[in-house]
Amino acid sequence: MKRDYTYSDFNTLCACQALRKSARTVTRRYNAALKPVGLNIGQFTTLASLLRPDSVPISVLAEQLGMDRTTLTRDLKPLERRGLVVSLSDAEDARQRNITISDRGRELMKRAAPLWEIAQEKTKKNISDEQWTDFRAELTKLTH
Amino acid sequence: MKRDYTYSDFNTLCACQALRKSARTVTRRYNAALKPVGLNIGQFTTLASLLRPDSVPISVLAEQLGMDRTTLTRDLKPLERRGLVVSLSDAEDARQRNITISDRGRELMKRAAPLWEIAQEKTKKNISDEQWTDFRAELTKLTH
DNA sequence: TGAAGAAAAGTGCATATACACTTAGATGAG
DNA sequence: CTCATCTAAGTGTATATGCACTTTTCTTCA
Repeated sequence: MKRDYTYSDFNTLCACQALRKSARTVTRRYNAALKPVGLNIGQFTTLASLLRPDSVPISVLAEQLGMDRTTLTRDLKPLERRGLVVSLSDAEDARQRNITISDRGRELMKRAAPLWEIAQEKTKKNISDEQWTDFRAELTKLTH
Repeated sequence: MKRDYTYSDFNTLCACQALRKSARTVTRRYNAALKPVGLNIGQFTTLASLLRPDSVPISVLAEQLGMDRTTLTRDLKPLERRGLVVSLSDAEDARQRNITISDRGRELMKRAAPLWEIAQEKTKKNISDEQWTDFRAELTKLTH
């Protein structure tokens, strides 16, 4: 490599690029941590959001996860294939598909949780609870 | 919809999920803004980082953009196809591929910049410069 | 100088992301 | 009751993401 390519940084300027870059970096860390259970952080998050008493329609889940409904539909495929979630048509409205985490999914989450915790601690170790709260507030402002 | 599905929020707890969710939301906004020029924010960012005097090897560019090299290799494909960037083997090291933005790419960026600015302003409108600086600092801490 | 090792980049594979459009089912106005 | 409309979800298409592995080229050292 012949010279130093450091270039005046659009990374710092563009809010979107800053967020995306950080998200990618942090995602790699969580994915690596979760590797032993064969989950990535997206799948872990989806399963985590299903740890609730009732089943949830796809649209509602997508809304809560802040992703496009059609993305979630496809993200559910690998989880269904592995029997970690179950989807059933709603008895009263045949258009609606309700998603539930399976027993197998719950079991896997028990093994996954401590792995997640390691990545989470590594991520938040340089930041105080107060800073984290502030950070979350700014994040909300940026997305609204 | 039969009840209120608000569920105690892993979204708030998991740093990775918080980042990813925000990144997705903000990405959709920038993508919508850039639609008239047929770029998405990832492509816009790549082109922006090429607005420099010299060409750049793929690895260096990937490092600067904070993405996997193999991801960048593939992200360059649509840009090359449209003639917005050019890649040439390095004269001194045949392994190396140097990327340059084309004149056409520069032209397109001139049209894209004001569109980017709209999304950027919308994103940062609720946040002060000082808050943004703080936010950037926290972001760095989270990724390190 | 020739072979071992390093380094740059590409490929195979699996998954993620979302817009535009389609399909199937529910619902409400006349 | 029926048809127009709405709504929940799936599909087509294109791009993004990155790990594991491969290929090509360069470098180093014995």
